[in-house]
Amino acid sequence: MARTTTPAKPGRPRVSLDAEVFAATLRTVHELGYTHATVDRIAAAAGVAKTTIYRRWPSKGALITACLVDAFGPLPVTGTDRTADLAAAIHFGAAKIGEPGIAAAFAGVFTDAIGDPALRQILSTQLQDPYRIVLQKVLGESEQRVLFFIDVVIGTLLHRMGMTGEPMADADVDALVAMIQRDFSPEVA
Amino acid sequence: MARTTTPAKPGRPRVSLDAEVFAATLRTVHELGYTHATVDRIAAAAGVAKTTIYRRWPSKGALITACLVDAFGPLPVTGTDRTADLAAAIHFGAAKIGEPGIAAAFAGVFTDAIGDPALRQILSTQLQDPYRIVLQKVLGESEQRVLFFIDVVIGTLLHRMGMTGEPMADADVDALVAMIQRDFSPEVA
DNA sequence: CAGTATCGATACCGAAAGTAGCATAACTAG
DNA sequence: CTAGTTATGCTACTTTCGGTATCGATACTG
Repeated sequence: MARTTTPAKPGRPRVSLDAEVFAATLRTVHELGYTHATVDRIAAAAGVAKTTIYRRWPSKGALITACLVDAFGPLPVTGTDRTADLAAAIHFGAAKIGEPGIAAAFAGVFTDAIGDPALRQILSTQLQDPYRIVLQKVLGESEQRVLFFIDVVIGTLLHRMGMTGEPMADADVDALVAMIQRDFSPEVA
Repeated sequence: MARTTTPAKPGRPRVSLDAEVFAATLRTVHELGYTHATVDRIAAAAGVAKTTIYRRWPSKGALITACLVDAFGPLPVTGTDRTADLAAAIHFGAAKIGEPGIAAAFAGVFTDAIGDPALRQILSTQLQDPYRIVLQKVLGESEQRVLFFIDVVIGTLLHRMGMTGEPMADADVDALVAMIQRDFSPEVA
């Protein structure tokens, strides 16, 4: 009965350090970029030992991915208004990618994933799939169509961030919403 | 008169190694990914010394960018048929990003650029600007609008490649073309 | 108190970006 | 043919970073 709350295992308990470590990760990546945000620096910023980081996450890429999953959080959709949910999902993505460190972390783990199938698997299942599933349900679209939607929204926002170093301006986000609204509306023909 | 062909300077001439080095770069990046494609390996694959690489390009990122500029080449547009040119530009991007090594190289230099303003400058001016200028002329659109177009096309294609490790399927490229054709057509209202 | 598992700290390994130095090859000018 | 100049190949080196091993200290259970 109490199994879920108190397994009562021996040894020193492993307290949650996710909040400190994730905050330190985003702060460090934001200041130094993905390449120069070393695990040493992240650990120091979080006030923990580097070895503690590696006891909890198997690699730098896995740490960053977990950090992204935590930072994005649940999609704010209602399920009642398809048009509003479509816009909400895009604005949600734009806001998150505009937060300090998120885009740099995303692009970095992305690059590592191209040469590392295991990391790509983590990225795809842990970060993309939850949103894909929710969006398929809320938008009533096929898996292929939702994956296309995610490619367009996230890809566009990341490309802008990478090329300019700044988040996409509101006017362009609105243009993105308008374009996708047209494309994902039921055909009138 | 002959200044352009024969400056007749003393010393050992610097023959062009671009072809060999660029080919070796794409081959190596394709096989090992951006991170594991070391300059040592690229130099070995090209049959030159690593120091020769660094005498011609200031950093790994600059080498990759130059390689991308060379690989993409000129945009195949006619300037006479706006709709056809729009589709041609997208298919051109999709084909290039699908070529072995291109996507990995692109994503890698992208990541480095986020934490390196100098590299971002190189990427923006040497790779993006030429296409932006041609597209502004051919499509008759504003700079802002063309930059948005590039963000959507390249961002979408790169995101798909990064998430799946495979180029975007033709059906999805066609969907991308259709969506953008609608968005960039003159309003009927 | 005994047993167990975590933490911090230090040291360490291997790989990779980038640099320095030098002998040598290739070319020009006399 | 010789002297001067520049590029190349090669080796060695420095620095940085991802990741691992080890060990004493700490925090919990029974």
